[in-house]
Amino acid sequence: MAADYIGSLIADVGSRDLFHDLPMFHGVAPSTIDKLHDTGRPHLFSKGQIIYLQDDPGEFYFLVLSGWVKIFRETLEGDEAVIDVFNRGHIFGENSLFEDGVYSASAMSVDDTSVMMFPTNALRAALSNDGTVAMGMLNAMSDYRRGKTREIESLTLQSAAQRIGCFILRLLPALPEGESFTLHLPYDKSLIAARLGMKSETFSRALARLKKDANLQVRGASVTVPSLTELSNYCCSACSNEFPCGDLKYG
Amino acid sequence: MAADYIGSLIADVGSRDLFHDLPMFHGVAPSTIDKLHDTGRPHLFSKGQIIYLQDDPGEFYFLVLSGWVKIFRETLEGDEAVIDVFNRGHIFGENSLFEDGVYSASAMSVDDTSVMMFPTNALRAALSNDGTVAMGMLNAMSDYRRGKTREIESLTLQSAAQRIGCFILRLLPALPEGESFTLHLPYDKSLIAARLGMKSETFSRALARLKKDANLQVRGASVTVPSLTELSNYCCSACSNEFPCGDLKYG
DNA sequence: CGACGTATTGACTCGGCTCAAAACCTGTGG
DNA sequence: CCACAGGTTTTGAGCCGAGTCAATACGTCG
Repeated sequence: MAADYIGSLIADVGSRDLFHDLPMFHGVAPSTIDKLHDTGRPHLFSKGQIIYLQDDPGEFYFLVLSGWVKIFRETLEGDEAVIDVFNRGHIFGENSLFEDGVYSASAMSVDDTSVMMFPTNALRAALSNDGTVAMGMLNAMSDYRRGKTREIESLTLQSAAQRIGCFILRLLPALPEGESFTLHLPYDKSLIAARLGMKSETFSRALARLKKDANLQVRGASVTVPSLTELSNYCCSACSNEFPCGDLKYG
Repeated sequence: MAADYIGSLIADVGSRDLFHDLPMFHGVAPSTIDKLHDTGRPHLFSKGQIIYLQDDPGEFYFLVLSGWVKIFRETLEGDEAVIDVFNRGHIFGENSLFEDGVYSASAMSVDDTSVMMFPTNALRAALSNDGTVAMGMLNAMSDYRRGKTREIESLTLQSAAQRIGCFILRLLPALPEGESFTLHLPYDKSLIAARLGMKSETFSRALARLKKDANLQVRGASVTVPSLTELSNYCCSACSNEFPCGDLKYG
């Protein structure tokens, strides 16, 4: 199909490098990584397409090259919980390997998105042949696990405004003290809201509160943080991580 | 010390069997497991003792033989988030292996508790020598990860009463339809409340609501579920797992 | 310019938290 | 056996944060 053709032209730009840089391949021989990369093929998803559904057999895992993908779960009543939001350089779907071979959540592109898709089987084989792959995956999964633990904590302990503050803090680069910084929110506010476990109305109001209480400046999707200290004071008092908590980024 | 002596007498009852049955050792050669088990020694913690603190170097991991241990994180303001509560047959602390060698949360005995403690180093060595160990840990961590994902979902999507209902459902054995069942809450209500991310007052009121809305009978710590269907209808509508969701127990 | 999707605002409700007091256990010592 | 002390759980009253529903504003793309 046309999308696939275009995909093959533009999608795999830098794919190999991204693949090599994946945390889960840290410590794995480049030749092994290359072989795995060769099992992949590019694919395009247009905005709003379902990539896979919860409980589908996990035949592929995906590397995002451009665009955004949300990982979510849906209840009988139609509410959804957004588990992750991934962009360029992140993989998803690989954990179906361990979950009885099915995806434990659904994936949808929230923007026109190009990915590389890899058969899970090849990864499964590499996993049993090469101990470094297993170690890499263990480390990666452990990081992920720690991130989720932190999220549970913030859901129970932090207010909506504080969660947004943390989200913003993690988007910031390392900064010299006293420096102000302007950033662009990475995706729709309504999606950020869902990612942080709140409604968009609440997000909107909580952001307004951050303006007052932590001196944030907001215009549209661009946010200026005049004082990093002030923001982290506001957020991190209700968190068990001392400030530069950004070792694991929110997706 | 006396505690250690008593520990050596009574604590390691069945320890070897429990150790062999750990999910993370599924698929590992019995001889390997035995060798790892031999690195351990018993230890007693009295109620309320700190076993380790967040950010301590992760020198040991622990197998619970009796009693209860809570894993938690604390904020600057003194609030705490309870991450896990473990009893006989569960291990904890092993993931410090992957988290820069430090514990990512604190552990405290919430009852007089006997454990076996094992040096992390031995496990680290086994991990790099034996691929099946790595695979076992991957599977175990993946299960854990899935459980945490579900918890995030319930924190955002379910009411307090529904979360309690799910907690109870997971304590139930597989039951023939229409059977009623009485169980004993495994630990203090206030701890269950914390584990589920709510205050004990809220827990108390939410349990009262479950009595009305799902026909639960509660007397002290014993809970009778007359109709499993009724309870799961009440809880699972706000959850993306269809009912027998208990494949991963709440700790 | 108009139209559509996204974001904000307003008014209201409700669930869960806070603080404080009462009730309930459980174990201890008289 | 009773009284009492300590902890845990429950109940009550009031508050506040977040959700709901509906209306309005904003942005951007045709």
